Amino acid sequence: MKMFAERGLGASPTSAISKAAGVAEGTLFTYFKTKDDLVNALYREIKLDVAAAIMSSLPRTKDVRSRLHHLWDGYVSWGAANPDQRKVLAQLQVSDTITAESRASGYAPFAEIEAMARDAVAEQILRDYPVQLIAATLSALAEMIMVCMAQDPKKAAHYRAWGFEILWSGIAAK
Amino acid sequence: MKMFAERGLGASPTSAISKAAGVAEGTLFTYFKTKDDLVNALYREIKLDVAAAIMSSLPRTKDVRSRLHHLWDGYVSWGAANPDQRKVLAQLQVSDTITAESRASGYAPFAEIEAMARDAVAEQILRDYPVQLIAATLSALAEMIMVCMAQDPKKAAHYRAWGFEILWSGIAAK
DNA sequence: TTTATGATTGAGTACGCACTCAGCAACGCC
DNA sequence: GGCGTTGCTGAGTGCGTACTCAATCATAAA
Repeated sequence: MKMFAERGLGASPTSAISKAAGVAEGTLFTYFKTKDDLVNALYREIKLDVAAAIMSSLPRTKDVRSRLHHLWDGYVSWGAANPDQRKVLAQLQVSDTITAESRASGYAPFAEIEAMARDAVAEQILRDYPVQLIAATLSALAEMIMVCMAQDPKKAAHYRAWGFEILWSGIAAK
Repeated sequence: MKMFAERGLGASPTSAISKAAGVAEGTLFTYFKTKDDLVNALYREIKLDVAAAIMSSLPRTKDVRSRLHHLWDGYVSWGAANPDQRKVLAQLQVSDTITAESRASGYAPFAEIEAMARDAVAEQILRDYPVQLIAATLSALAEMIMVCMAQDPKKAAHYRAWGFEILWSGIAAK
């Protein structure tokens, strides 16, 4: 992960990865059949990490705004606290080495969010948009804010708050 | 560009590019010193194309919302009309083969937007956020909407309108 | 027609990569 | 101490890549 974060996915040969991991190149291939396999495993692990950071302490009984705020802060703070993982995840999201299965299994822990959004739309708390649009807005804005925070860490807390304002006023009803 | 759009940047050897272009591989290297050089040239060309599509007919005398709406529609419609260029641009934005100079020169035509945003903030038409945040919100939402449109072309017009609603209510003052 | 100039060609070259596999070390069991 | 099992090793292999360059061709001036 460190390798991918600082040198990029395409510029990380297996020789460098194994050296950084302190094992021989062959060892790497006893645990992962191919390099793509390793990349997919890393993707799933990071996704699970995000899910754990966000979904575990979700205040399921509070109102929509509070829950969304919790999601937002959880996700964005995770990104600020784990810059390497964030960078790598951003690369992997757009990479075509990630299989459809990996994407599906990486998405699974977040299905609950979609259900939440559906309910909120039905209750006219969120605007009547397709839930995918709402979800996509959330993640697009979150990723944007995370790079802002990484570029100017002093204002990190401001960016986090501003980002949520933009999100909420962008998708809340009325 | 077609090559990069359909096979990806990393999976497009110069042999395939030159063949698709109908010239010998050597010819390619008489016009571009390296492959990176070609990629950077393509990046600048696409950026200029976007700028031409958006900035040329900007209604500079109308109010902020109208101008922003024009920018939004111009950018997003360009993406829908030029899916290959859009895909390639999305890849190049995150690629590390693009030099700092290329990025700077690609950004130049859009400097006017930043000035517009600054004025609008001063007039309290847009919220008091850093202009970079406003600009980043615009492009993050636009790119998000463009992939929505590409996935479900029938609803393209809806997505374009929804996207602007989200943007405007997200950054407009009050 | 001859000749000079410059563009085009594509087989060739050097290199970096993912992946392999014959050997080696460590460990427990008799 | 012998012996089987298991995990680790890293030089080696084959392939795909970016890039080169001597030869060829197209054009137009003399």
